[in-house]
Amino acid sequence: MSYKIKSRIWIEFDNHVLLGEGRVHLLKAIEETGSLSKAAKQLNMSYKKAWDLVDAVNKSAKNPVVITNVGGKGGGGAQLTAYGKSLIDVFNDINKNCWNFLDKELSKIEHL
Amino acid sequence: MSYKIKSRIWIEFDNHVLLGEGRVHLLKAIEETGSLSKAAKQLNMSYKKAWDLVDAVNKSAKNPVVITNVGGKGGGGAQLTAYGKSLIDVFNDINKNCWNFLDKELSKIEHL
DNA sequence: TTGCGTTATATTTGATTGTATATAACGATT
DNA sequence: AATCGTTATATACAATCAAATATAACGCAA
Repeated sequence: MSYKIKSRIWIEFDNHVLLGEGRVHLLKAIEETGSLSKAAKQLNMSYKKAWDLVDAVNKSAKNPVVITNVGGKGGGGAQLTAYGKSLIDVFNDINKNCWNFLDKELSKIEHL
Repeated sequence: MSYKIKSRIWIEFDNHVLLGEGRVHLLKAIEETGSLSKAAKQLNMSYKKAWDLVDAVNKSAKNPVVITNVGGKGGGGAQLTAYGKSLIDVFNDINKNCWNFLDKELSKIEHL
């Protein structure tokens, strides 16, 4: 009845954490705002934390995920690569499927 | 190729965390040793932390999971209830199935 | 060359968490 | 009553992590 199963998944590449839920949220906010600092504000996250996360993602990824531009018109900005966009799509897809799978498994507990 | 998907699952009851991987490990060690302090040593965990975890499990569970005896022959001890044993069995089963499921999903990433 | 808003980086402060230590309470056994 | 090994509980210290602050670097535009 009031049993629930919850889960967290993450993707690693070459034994380094590449994507988790928090990083995906940040990437999505970057895609929407076109700016790292605006994305951080939207998620109530310090700029430093956001920058560290993006740095970790780019360093552990096979291909670039976020491209940043410093200076210039508007001061700069950040945007996702095509590789980055497909990564978060696949992540969200798998995550959703995992939830559905676990919901089915839940019946094994409910009558305990 | 060197992509991996990892996961953590946990079970909640009445919106309180009931079981996660760490708690299951502890319960298993209690089952083996018959003692909370010995289980804590086996897992290189402080006794306080182990006690807090067991307390949280019992408080959030529908039925008792661990029964502790203080004083008496041998100073006391701790043991799992039948409910507790079936809980960890179901948890391990679901966790294993989840890993298998995610391994299949992994193919969606490998060619990115 | 000055101003602007952004990314990039270091440092410090504060909060949270984990660990170690100490001690009390317990009850069967002797 | 004294002993024993355990559970139960509180407290103080250490360590780790998060957050805030400050400042530098950048490149386009006016």
